[in-house]
Amino acid sequence: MLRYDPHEIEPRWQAAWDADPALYAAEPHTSPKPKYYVLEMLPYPSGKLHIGHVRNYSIGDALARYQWMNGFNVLHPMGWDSFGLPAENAAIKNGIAPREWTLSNIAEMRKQFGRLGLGYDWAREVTTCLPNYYRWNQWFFLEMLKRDLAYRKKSKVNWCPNCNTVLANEQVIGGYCWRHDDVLVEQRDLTQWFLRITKYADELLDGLDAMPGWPDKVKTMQRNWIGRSEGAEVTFAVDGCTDAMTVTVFTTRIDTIFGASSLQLAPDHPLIQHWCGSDAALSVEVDRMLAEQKTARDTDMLGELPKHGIDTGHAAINPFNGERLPIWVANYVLSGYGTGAVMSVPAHDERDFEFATKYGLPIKRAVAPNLDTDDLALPYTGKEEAVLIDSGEWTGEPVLEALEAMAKHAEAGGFGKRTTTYRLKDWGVSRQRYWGTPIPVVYCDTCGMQPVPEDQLPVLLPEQVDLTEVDGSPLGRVPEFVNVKCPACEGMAKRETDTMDTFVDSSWYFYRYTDAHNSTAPFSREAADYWFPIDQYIGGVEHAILHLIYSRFWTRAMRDIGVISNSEPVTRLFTQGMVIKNGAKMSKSKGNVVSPDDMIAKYGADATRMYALFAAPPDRDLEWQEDGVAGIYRFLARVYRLTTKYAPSLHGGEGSATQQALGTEGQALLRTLHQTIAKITEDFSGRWHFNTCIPSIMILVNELGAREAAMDKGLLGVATQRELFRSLTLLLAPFAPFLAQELWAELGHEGAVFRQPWPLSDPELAREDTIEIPVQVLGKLVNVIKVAADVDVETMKAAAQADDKVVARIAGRPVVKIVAVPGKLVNLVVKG
RNA sequence: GCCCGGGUGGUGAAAUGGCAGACACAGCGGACUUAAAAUCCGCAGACCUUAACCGGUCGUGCCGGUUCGAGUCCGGCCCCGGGCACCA
Repeated sequence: MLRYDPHEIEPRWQAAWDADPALYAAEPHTSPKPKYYVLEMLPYPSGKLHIGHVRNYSIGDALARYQWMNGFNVLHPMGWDSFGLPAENAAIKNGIAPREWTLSNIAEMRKQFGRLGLGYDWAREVTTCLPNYYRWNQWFFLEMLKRDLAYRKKSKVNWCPNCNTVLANEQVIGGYCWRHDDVLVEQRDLTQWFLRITKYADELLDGLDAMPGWPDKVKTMQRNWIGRSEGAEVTFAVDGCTDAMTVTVFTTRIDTIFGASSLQLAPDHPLIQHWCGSDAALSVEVDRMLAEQKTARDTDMLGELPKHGIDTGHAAINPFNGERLPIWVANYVLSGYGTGAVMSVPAHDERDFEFATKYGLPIKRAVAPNLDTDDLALPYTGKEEAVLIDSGEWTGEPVLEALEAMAKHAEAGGFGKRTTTYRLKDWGVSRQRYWGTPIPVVYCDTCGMQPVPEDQLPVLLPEQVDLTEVDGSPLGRVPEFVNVKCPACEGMAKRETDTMDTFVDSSWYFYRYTDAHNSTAPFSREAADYWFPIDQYIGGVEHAILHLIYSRFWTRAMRDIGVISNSEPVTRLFTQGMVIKNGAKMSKSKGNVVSPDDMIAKYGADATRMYALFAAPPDRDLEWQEDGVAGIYRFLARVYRLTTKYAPSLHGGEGSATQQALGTEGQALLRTLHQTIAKITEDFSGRWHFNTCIPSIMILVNELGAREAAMDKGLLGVATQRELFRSLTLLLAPFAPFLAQELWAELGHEGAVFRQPWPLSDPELAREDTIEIPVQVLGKLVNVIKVAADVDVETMKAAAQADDKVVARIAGRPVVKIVAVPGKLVNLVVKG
């Protein structure tokens, strides 16, 4: 008898599949089949696959194979997010050029992908660090520049001292660098390139409402990140000021302006800084406050800072009633949000109330639930049911109407307007690093900033760059790169030496898969329109507000540039859970890292993949237990032993199982088979609970094993047995592709198993004749009785009441009610 | 503080208002074997009762509610994980 040996089976089929590039190839966009685009997030080519990758790709590969079997034209590509810092660090450490390091890692990882039996269309492979890809980053950048979606400005930016480069806001996690969770991010004033993602803030936010295929968690995170807040700006004149000095505040509650008792400005507000210039005492205190804010920000304690402030001695005039309001500096006002200045309304804002109480500032009511409320607990922040009080001509007006009317009034009077502010800021994309896409502009002393003409793309990254120095962009030290002719005047000019954030690469890579070899455009519109949007995208939740918001922005920008038709890139998003070990996230320092290579070496790729799907629902964290992988290995070995035992006698013949008289053994097995088919089919279309549909295959195999003696005696008949093993093999194909392929061949079939039609469940064969239903008395289980599957309610009730144990439990008490659910249960309600 | 998940045997988990613990891991017992491995068969929530069978009680983080019936629905808490947070 043959022994299951994945180390013989798997490399053999891997070699056969590698030799046939057409096997997993998507058909062109002219195919008559319905399309299905399934995609897993592309990896950074670190050189080694992580077990989390294995989980991610096992889910996607199972889905791709299932859809192939269902007759779809499947696009299932893979690529490499291959620019970025680790390549530079490796170069500094080991003296290998980033390009060599990256490309050899890619070669290594491609082998691992092959060993895992993942079915990708490698003809469409995308490698973001190669010129044929990044030239289109440059092309898009120039298109954005033309449309004012890319711009350059000097501003405060996040600086990671370890990466030696600027970071986008999305790459700062709680004050720390996303790559170094123990390195605090600094603020620096630098001139940088930005992409105008804020132009799409409303679209990106409102679009989420029309995305039922995305997890609520991700949508909520994006909503929070965009942070839209609708309100108004109101401009206050500074009292006694000759040069028409003003302060503009942002408020979401302009209706409470009659209750304002001061203005509070951030310590780094320009007006405060201006006054500091001539007021040494103020300057000292403001500097102290700034230092305090910085420390608090660095330790992520900004929210816990006790509120305090400084009276500047200046005052502003409330444009609604002419009142004189003192101007303070407050440590709870942030310069980065709104206008960096607020009107303080202690009666109707928690923070203002706390502040006013501390400094004895007046607390004036302007809003109440109704006009004659006397003892209102303050601060009162109600809105929906409230009306204005003590507010001049607005008194009595409902808050919701006043919000609009008062903003209009301010606008008409020229001292305010309705505005919306966002937490989202424009995306800073300049990086002071070597291993990224060169930003395609030059600076000329006479002509200023000039875009590189399109026919000169790509601006190639030079090789042989000294990466060891730490200050400034490495490209700045390559004279032959920096010094160029100005495209406008042909005079001497200098190239931009910063490179692009690597998140630019991943913002549109999935479009390139549709037309990966196009040398005249990023991709053809026909191909992109055919394949997009992506039907199913699978990846980790850690990209919820990085990649997943950038790529939604990029898609909209591409739509406006005119290269695609869709506004959203992804119809359904699935975020799989982490793989953990001993209850903790895997890390080298904890020494709990599971190596996919080790798992494959011990149990084979099929067992490793199948365990990743079996051990937990895919959206939850998965505790990796090696004994569990061994269990899956034993299961596959049992399938292999049983199937190969009978396979030689099952070759040929197409007789269907239903055409011959079935014994009870055969009938029972076919029933389980068709129930299993139904279960797996249903799970693929909805819940993706592979952790329950793989057990349904195990149950089928356990039943087959239990009837081995009957099969040995030939009691099942060849046709029935053929259908059983044939279908079992097909059901395994999405989960254990190597074994399924091997058994497919053993059963005497030609071709790729995952190109066979997915089996159909026959409801007649799946139907049970008799079922067991629980009988309860007062909701407590008393017995389980056997009845015909199609039994009617009256018969069920009668059978339940006739049962000995039930009679004993009732003990003569009157039955007042019988609840009978057909096919489910009987519950007898008795009195006393 | 606010918004999402989650809390069920020794472990991973299952159960979309209807038999709590499918399936698997680990464990225990048995068969096979000189022996071990592998394989196969069986037992397996806790407690009480019994020589054993039989039988019974309790049990899904806690407290209450709705229902003939609640792990599941509702209200109020506790704990764990994640996200956001002086956002005006």
